[in-house]
Amino acid sequence: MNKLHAVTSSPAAPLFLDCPDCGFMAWGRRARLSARETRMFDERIEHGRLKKHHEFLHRAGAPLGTLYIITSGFLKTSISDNNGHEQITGFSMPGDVVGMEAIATGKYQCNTIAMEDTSLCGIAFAALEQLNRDIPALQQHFHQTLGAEITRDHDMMLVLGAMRAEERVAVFLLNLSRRFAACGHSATCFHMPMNRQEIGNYLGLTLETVSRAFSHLASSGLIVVNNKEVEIGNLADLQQLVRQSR
Amino acid sequence: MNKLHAVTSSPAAPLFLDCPDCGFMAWGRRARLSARETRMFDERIEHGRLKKHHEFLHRAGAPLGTLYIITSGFLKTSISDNNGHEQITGFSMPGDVVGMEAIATGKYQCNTIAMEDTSLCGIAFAALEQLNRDIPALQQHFHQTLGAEITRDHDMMLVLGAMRAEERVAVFLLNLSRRFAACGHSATCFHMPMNRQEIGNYLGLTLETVSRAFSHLASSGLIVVNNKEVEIGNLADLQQLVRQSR
DNA sequence: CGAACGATTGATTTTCATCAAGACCGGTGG
DNA sequence: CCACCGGTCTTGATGAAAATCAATCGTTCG
Repeated sequence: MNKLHAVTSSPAAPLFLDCPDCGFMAWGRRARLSARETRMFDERIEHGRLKKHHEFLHRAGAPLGTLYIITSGFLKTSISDNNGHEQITGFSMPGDVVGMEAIATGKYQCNTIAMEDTSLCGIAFAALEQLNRDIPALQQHFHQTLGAEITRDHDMMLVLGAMRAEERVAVFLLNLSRRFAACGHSATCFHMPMNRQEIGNYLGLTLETVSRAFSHLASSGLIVVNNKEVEIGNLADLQQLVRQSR
Repeated sequence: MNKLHAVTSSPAAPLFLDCPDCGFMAWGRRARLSARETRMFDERIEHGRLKKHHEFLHRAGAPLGTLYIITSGFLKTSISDNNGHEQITGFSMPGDVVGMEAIATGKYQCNTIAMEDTSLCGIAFAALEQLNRDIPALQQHFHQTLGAEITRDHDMMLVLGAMRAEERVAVFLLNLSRRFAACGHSATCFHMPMNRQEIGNYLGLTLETVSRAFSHLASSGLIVVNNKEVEIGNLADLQQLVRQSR
């Protein structure tokens, strides 16, 4: 781990800590395990996987071996239909678990690519299943994580099925904002690692429409945009825009 | 169970069988459990829940108690945004497990309503979690079922984000076709329990656009439609239409 | 039968995609 | 240093797809 992390780690270091900001350790913490269970879980974590910008974490069709959680960096995940059209199904950022869609068949359905240099921690899926059997609290937490993915996808169906362009972009920004805040960054001022093309693909829009939506939100005074840097003037106003439109 | 089932049940009746077409028993079969495990699982199934047309199976916000599987009938599941707009996230038919999106928070995120008289079997989620710990094969099967839901939602994101109206309707028909076939009905000739409004809502279209898409597919000779009755002339042709358009 | 609802079809408007041109930005090399 | 180049972003003009508005036709059900 020769990478500087923006988030500072606790000075009281737990056992087995060779990864100062380990995402899976933090994930395990949230499961409220006992000290012994925590040790069992932490022992199985593989730390320090690194993916450089543009590298694949996995490709569709590859067998599921390890679930990953992001420590730092950004990933995009996409599926492709039979003729090669790609649809981005999600962007992943620090704290997100990656690869759950492979559980159904044991093979990844998606391509997952690093959008910048990204560090990850992993846990073998078979080991996690074993731990889930031995540690009910972990099992529940894992089910919650799976369920959260389903909830997120349903929310996205609402965005794609019922919202117009500007609302979609607003929801996208609010979503990024919430997640940046959750991992210790500013909720109102951040850097988007994806380009307009990728945002448009994700939201079911063209890149031009995304650009226009940004411009219009900016001219309405709701945001300030400069390429990939965004500042949200007022979160409530942006939420209001999504709300009132229907 | 005072309802006639279209699917005929096996004459060799297993133990505990007070539900001739029990969906959960069939689901458990697919997990390839031992005889003893099968018994443990089947014992926990609650048979014979009935919901009449238009009745709620559950509402958003209610606590998750029981996961259900459909024996006969049809359900629709929808979420609503903060101003009351409803988005249908799925239609459920015999063999489908219902309620998985509640696992994340312990509360249902969705409203689920019977689209016709529907019979279900249930299993308490807490009991299923316990069984998953004791029976690895069941745990795997459950994870697969959860993962399949995620895969399905991602596929739907591709439909909503990248396809035009007629393609969406074609995908919808092909999807119904496959699932009807999977539960023993005709793949090419079936009754759709949902109306145009509901199809449109699900596909991110207006009811008029759905109606026009049906009419156009019919005039192209690909299908025959009469209200809710559909006949697909040739599955491959319909698939071709989806494929070539991009 | 008539009212109510769903489906279809047509006319018009809106939204977004497409096509096209120019601006901006960072990097490279003369 | 500055000109040039490739890529991304923005902005404008135009066209296509779907939404909206509206009328009609069938069915079903009191």
